[in-house]
Amino acid sequence: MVSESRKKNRVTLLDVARHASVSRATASLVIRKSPLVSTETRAKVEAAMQELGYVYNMGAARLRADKSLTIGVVIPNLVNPFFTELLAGIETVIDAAGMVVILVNSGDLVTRQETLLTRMREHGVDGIILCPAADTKMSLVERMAEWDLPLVQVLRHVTDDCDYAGVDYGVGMHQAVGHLVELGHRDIAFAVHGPVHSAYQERVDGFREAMEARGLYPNTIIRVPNQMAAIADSAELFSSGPGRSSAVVCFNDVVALGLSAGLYDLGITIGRDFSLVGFDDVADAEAMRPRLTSVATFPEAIGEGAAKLLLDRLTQPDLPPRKLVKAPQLRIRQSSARWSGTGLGRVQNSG
Amino acid sequence: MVSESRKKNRVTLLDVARHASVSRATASLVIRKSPLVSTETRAKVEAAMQELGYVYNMGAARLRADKSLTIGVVIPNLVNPFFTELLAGIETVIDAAGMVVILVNSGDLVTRQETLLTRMREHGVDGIILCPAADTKMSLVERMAEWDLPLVQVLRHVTDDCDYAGVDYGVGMHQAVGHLVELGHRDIAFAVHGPVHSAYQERVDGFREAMEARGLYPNTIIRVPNQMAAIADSAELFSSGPGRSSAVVCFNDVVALGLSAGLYDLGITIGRDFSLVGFDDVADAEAMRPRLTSVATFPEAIGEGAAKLLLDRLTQPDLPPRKLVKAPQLRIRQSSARWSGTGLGRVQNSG
DNA sequence: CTGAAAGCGCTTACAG
DNA sequence: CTGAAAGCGCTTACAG
Repeated sequence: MVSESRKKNRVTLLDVARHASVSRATASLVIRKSPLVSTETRAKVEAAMQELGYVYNMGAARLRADKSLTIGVVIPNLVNPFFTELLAGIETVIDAAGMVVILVNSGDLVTRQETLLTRMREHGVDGIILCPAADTKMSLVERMAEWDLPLVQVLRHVTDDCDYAGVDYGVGMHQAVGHLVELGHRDIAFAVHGPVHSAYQERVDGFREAMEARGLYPNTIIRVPNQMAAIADSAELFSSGPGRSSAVVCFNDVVALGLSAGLYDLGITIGRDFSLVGFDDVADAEAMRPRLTSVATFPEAIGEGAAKLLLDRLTQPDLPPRKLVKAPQLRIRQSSARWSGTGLGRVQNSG
Repeated sequence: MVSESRKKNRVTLLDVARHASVSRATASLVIRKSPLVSTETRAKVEAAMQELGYVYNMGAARLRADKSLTIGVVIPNLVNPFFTELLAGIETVIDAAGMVVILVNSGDLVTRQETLLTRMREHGVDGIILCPAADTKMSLVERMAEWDLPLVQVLRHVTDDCDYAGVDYGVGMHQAVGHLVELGHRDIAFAVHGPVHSAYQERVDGFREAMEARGLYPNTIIRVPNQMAAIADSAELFSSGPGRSSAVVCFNDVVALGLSAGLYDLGITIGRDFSLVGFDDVADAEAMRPRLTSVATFPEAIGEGAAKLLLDRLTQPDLPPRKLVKAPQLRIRQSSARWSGTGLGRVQNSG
């Protein structure tokens, strides 16, 4: 058995202490870099650790000290590049703090989320960064508070009584709509998809408000499928019919990519016949042709912010709940163009 | 202090045992679902756990039993969608086994990788899935063996004396080159980028062999930058000059996306004037226009395979080293077309 | 099937 | 600055 052999030749702090002719307590102080130890003693102990091949046993330390240098990250979806960048930001900050992240994927399912949160608790994480699955109840967060488990919500929120790092979607929608209106568009649609949660609601509300503020009809909100290929197939919803639009704001860049492909298949030239504005500004926005105009939401920075909120709360549990709501920034590229005033000249492309 | 309050009202197994009027050992058996406990006793204990709000302390169990139900995953890069899909596969299998993954990002730096591996060891992970950073020495893996830390290499390998889950890049290159040759291409370039490691080498060797096997010149291997925008700018390397190619095989889909954009900017129509074959077949391949012909490498399946190898090794440490080398599959779409025999008709697009 | 005891490897007061 | 002792919450033999 691996565990047996590993246990057999495990060298403990006591071994190190004996080898250095000091007490175990002293050796422990050396490890934790306490200033109470003389340079000489420290050197002796460190030499002993080296010679014996000592490995710090964080599990034992955790049991005694009740901290694990471990934080849990619960994300609803791993394959969306947006979440990946978020994760990268979290990982950077947590890692720099000498801690480690346990990552789990809720699949946007509250029941799975429940299981996973319990699991993290049993694993003794010091805190949790949660992007709540759709339909997460406020009570979930309250329960975590009862558990004394520090929590920060990221990207989505279900309560104000808990730290939150996210995006000001309303501002982003104003930027997107404002840009298109300046270009002369008036019939602007909003292409949405995915589960409904606070970020979804805020984008929809933001779009409506932005349209109303400009005296435009705010209800051309159209749901598209979730899979890339299916989104492409739904492009016709925007380019035909009576209330045809000349521009569409997309829920995120995944939708924008899909619609871009679909409009191409319909023979519609984006950035000339039709305007498209994405949301999030993931790496692909710059790589598309025509390049995608998109509202940058800086997921990596948000991840960093969330991690910092959590680190702060770990040291100062009694801080009032804080919000870090980042203002997005419009990146104007090629997919949005001045309203041509003409109809959509359509030529069927090889779909 | 959070930890104090958490400690204060922590209910332990002993509390549960008392409340259920059994011994601590019996309560422990119930938790671990031992069949040695009568249904009646089990129900009594479970009721007690429920009433008291007992939370299993995995840290304590780990200390005693020397297993942590935790595995470490070391990845060189989080933002490449390829690695994200790999991670998703790993997470699925590990999660289904009731375990949890600790994720770290080496940034493809051996020194950081070293630090992180030590950290995971201190955290007491049961095993590690490692995609070795470029320039990782074989000795690293040997050292892990001395640590008695079960390891599986994924995607890249530095030794045969250790489990490995990856891709048969050679076969993939034969598929890509073969496909282009069938379409009549003879001047085929290979666009590479990124750090050099086993997977890099295997792709390069695979390309060379595939070309040589068909009597073609195998050395048009061109390095492009790593950033998407810079890749696009380098497209001219392939489309001009004396040894001009009519088709290019890409190191991965990131390169393919970049070149696709760059060729567009040069006014070259892919799938007509020029053929492009990607590698990996990430989600974007299907979303591009023209759709990208690509060699699918199934990163999610590889992640699952790697996790299963590790799980097996945990239970059977004495198994000989195993290899899981998955055959890729060519997905023919629109970016590859019959050789036109004409030059590249070029019209400058709005770059 | 159950109970009493020892121990996993560390940290934490508490004396000195 | 150092040492001896207790304890974190569990699991593991070992008797019964």
